[in-house]
Amino acid sequence: MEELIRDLNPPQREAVTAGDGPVLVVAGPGSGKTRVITHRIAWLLSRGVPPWRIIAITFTNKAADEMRERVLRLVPAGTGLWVSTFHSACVRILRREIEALGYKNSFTIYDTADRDRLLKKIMEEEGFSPRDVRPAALGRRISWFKNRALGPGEHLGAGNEIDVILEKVWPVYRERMKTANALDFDDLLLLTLELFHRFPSVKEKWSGRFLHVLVDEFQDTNKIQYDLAKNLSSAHGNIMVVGDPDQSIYGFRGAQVRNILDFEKDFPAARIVKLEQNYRSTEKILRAAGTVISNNLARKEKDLWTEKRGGEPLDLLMAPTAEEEALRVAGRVRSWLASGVSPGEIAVFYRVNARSRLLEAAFRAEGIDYRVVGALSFYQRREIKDVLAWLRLVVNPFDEISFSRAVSAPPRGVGGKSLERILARARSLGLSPVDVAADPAGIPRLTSKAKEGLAAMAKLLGSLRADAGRAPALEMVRRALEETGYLDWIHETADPLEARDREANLDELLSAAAQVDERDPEGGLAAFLERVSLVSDQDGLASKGEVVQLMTLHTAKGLEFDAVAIVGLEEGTLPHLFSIDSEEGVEEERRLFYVGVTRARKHLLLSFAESMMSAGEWREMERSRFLGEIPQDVFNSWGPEEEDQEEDPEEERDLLPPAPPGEGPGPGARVRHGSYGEGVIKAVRGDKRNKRLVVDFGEAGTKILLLEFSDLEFL
DNA sequence: CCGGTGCTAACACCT
DNA sequence: TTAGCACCGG
Repeated sequence: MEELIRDLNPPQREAVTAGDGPVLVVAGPGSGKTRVITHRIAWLLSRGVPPWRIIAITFTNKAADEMRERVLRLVPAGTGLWVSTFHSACVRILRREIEALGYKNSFTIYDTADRDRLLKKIMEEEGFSPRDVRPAALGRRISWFKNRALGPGEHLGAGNEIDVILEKVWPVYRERMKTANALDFDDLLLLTLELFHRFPSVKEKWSGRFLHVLVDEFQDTNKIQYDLAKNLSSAHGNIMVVGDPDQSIYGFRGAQVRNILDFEKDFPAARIVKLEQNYRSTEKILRAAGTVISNNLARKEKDLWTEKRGGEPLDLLMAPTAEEEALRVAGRVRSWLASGVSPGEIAVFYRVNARSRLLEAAFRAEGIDYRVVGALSFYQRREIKDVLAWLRLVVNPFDEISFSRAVSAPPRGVGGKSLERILARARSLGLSPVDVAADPAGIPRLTSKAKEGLAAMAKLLGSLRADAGRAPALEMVRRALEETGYLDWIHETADPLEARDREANLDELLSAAAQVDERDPEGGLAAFLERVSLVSDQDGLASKGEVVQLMTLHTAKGLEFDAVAIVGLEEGTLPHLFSIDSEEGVEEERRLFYVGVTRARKHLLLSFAESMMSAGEWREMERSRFLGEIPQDVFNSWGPEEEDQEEDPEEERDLLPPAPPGEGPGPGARVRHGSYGEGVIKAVRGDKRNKRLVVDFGEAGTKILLLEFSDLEFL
């Protein structure tokens, strides 16, 4: 027991060895908060608390896995611990309890894309055009309300077009989700909470089971999650929450820093421990972070300090365009590598996913191996979603969205119209779409090909279902691939290159299944689908060795690297345009920047571009206000001021299209294009770098070309 | 009904 | 640049 606390500083030790009752740990970046949680769990175990009576909530599955490992290293007898995200914990509870709420425990988890597909269908049925309001916008709005514990009818939809549509669509969405025996991400939390509220005995059962509740990243919990944590600890009040108000970056998901204040109110007896010594970053990095964050008015003062004096100066980089910025950053990464920083210890952060494309191109050009963490996930790919649809149907034949997908992957002569008739019939008979497909005779106006196809589909699903309980996940995925004819279909339709690409992805899916089998031999298909539904951006697939990592600032939360580059420090990017007009919004952006900066141990590079291409237009950018908030003496040079004057006119001229003589190529001028041949300019639109030419190329048609990239020869 | 083609609009952050 | 959609021919 002694060695558990030997290497801890006094406040860490206080938190780890705290007695029963509520504890709030306010932990600055790099102050050893993960250490505190793992040692706390180990401490509890060593004092005889059975592992299955401890639940620790983390932000991602990856963090959960790591935490479990670290605890087991300290106390090997820790099997049975619950370490998971809120979402995973809720799924585990719901699998056992959800029947009380009228769902079947074989429920499917819908991701955002599934949700939006269903919403689109409902909108069409209700006579709304998915063009006026995008289904995804509705979906986000529903999620927005749910994350704030508001239901249909409870929202204040005065005049807002989305909310008017929502009024009609949301109730139907609820019904349909229930019919499909499906839950969206928000439902996982909400229904668990509903369960606790409506069935006190269930709540007592679970809160009685867990003697200790620990919540990491508490500053990013929303009201629902806070209520869940409170409910889970209601029997004994042994709850420890760990967080840092300055790192709260999920306001858009309903996260409220207020939870930290409420915690002190809800638990007046709470012990409060502050961790202020930073073990991660150099003094320069820490000072930059500290002065930036001190510009937030809505915060509690906190003094982070470190014993690491000095450190390397921060690096500031300015580039005329975002492309150029990416290239220069890649170049800087190359010199980090050359100076001995290992690739896995280097990361590049950006505010918006779109920025990763430029970086990827630059890294490829530089020949540096990299990995994009998160972003358009593997599981969003078409072939993956198709196969998963089959597998989800095996477990839950009521899942309409998966049925709609599987029925035409591969196609079997059933299109939109027939599909609607099948689903309608299923709903009216209270059967699953798969049941209806098994007996296609009852469905009007089907071709014989469609009937055969449907019967075969139902038969195959039945046979897969018979094995689903006992076969390993790997075998189920392989059977789905082969017996549905999916693999063959890919090779018949797609061009060979694309087919190979897709098959490679499917191979990865097979390895993912094998991995689940290995971790959880009893779990089978159900465990696989669950894991797949709840992967987070940080989780990724099997990590591809030691390479440079690219990710958003949000994904960077909780990670640390020797060398960090943060790109896109422009007004409108960071802080983002959508946040710029409210003080609250800007403060959250500032925290996001703070999170990014504090990920770095030794080297920090900050960069921005003076212009970028977005939505097909060049936009001039200004450097982010946050840069101006950093004390100048932490930089190796505060160059941009002078550079602005010397370099700018030069660079600007290089980038602008050559000034045309006189009024330049105007309407009527003849031009030649590499592939379209000769043509005549019909009109000129836009100005400066956004100047576009409308050119009639005769047989090749009329094209609109951005002058800068048009490569035209003027005749 | 299926699948390819060409047009249009848009483009946070995440479980 | 791309994703998603309407449209059209087989």
